[in-house]
Amino acid sequence: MTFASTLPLTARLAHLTQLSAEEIAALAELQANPRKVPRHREIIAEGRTYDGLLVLIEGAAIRYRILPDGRRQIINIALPGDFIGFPGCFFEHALYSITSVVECLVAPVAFGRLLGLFERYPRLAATIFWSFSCETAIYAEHLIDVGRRSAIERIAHFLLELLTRFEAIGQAEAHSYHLPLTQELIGDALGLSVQYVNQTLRQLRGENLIRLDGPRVTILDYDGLVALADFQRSYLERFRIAELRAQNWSGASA
Amino acid sequence: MTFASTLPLTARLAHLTQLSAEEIAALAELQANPRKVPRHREIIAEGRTYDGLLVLIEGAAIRYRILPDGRRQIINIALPGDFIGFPGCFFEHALYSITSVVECLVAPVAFGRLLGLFERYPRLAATIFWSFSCETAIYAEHLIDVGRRSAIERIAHFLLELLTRFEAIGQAEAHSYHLPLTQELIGDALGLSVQYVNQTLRQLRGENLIRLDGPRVTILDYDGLVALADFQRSYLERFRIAELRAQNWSGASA
DNA sequence: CGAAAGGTTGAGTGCCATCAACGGCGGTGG
DNA sequence: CCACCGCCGTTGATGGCACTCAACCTTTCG
Repeated sequence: MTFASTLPLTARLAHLTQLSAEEIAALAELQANPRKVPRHREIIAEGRTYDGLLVLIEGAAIRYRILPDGRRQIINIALPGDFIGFPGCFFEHALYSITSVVECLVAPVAFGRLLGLFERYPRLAATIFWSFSCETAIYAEHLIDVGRRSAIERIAHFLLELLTRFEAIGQAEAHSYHLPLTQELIGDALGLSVQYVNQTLRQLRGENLIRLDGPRVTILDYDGLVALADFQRSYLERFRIAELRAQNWSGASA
Repeated sequence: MTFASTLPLTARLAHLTQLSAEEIAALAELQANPRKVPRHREIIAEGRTYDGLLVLIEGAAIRYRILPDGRRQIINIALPGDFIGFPGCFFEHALYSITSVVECLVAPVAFGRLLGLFERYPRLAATIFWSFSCETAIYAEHLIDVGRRSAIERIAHFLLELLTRFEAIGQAEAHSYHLPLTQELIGDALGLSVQYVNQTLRQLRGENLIRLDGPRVTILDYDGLVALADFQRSYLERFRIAELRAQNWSGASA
């Protein structure tokens, strides 16, 4: 299939800490049996019993909830290298749906195999644990977006978050990346209407902060956007700290 | 100190699954050395290295972020029986503050002891794992609140969530509980202004859905409030499912 | 070639924030 | 013991940010 080193999960974890060749191979083997999911398809079928989770290898997926009157809130957006279905994978069927936004490649990972991996490679376990911590920070920022930021701040922050996440998996170049989301999806993620998303994107474009070429987003004025959004670069700084602590954690667990 | 059976963490986990006397004792011993925290005090001091987390035994605490211009968003509210500082306890110092709302009782738990507990009582590990899953659902609902619900729906949902959480630790009677939050805190949690929180609470009162006697909240029309807020009772239904699965999970990890 | 999906634009409106007060109450120090 | 003060709740007037409604255009795809 794909080469071990280009797997997004591997790239993301390698961002957190140095990985040995053996660990990289183990991660690749974990994702050895991917399957395709067409776009706009429920990835986690409801009612099924879940004996594991999924790793998203290619594409994008959303977890969301639709209210009785049709309003939709997107809880989070899964990008390549993200786990899908953790930690609420057991009983969320009825509550939240997980759907592919575009055609996806996903690899099922049984709990048993994951735990086996953790036993053999405790440092990997620690690193994955930290990657969940980073994800929690993304949730928190998302909440601040929707709760206390204006529309333009929200969108600015959102675009910067995506840039950072694409950088972490090596899918961004020069402050530019391919955005797999429609404006309607952006609106449903940020609690805004489609029309206002459009107007606000135009405003960001008009102030020469960003450029949009179809689905391609380019951050023209990174510092300006960071200031506007009050964006904390610590997404990245965190990575360094994680590296320092990795041995402590695995030491404690041994 | 307090009796093992009245510890809120124990009560909450006992809600999830049947606990043996031995497990209850182990949980009590884990929280054996609590310390007091005065109100309005940072619970997790910044810059310290974190070798563990805390269990909140009494009181209430908030995790929040203040934006440069003073706007505040509360990320979550910790009630008795909740863990504080998970999972982002390592590097969040600069980003989010955790502060006591009232005088609190907290018990520090070193990672080493926690992992030791998990080794001896794998069923406890599974249960605590599930309790984190429930917490994730609370975050998701919180996001839906601020993203897509109107002010009155938000507050209705918020009051129902708190009722459910207080019930889970045995600190609610007959749809009534002691709310340790000011209206300003409610506003900062839900992304609303103090004045509008006040007005909306008045509206809920006017429609005979709730009653407020000082800090005491009473849900007068539970079904009406549930319908208004589109509240999913599955917070509780989840607990049952968790029970069914507990043995599978611990089986897989053994 | 028609239809559906996505993007764009403008007019009107309403929810909720902001500004500005006032009242009650507990604490606290003179 | 009382006056003062700060915290919290309450209430009303005004205004703006973002939603709703209603189009139209472009591109894609069957």
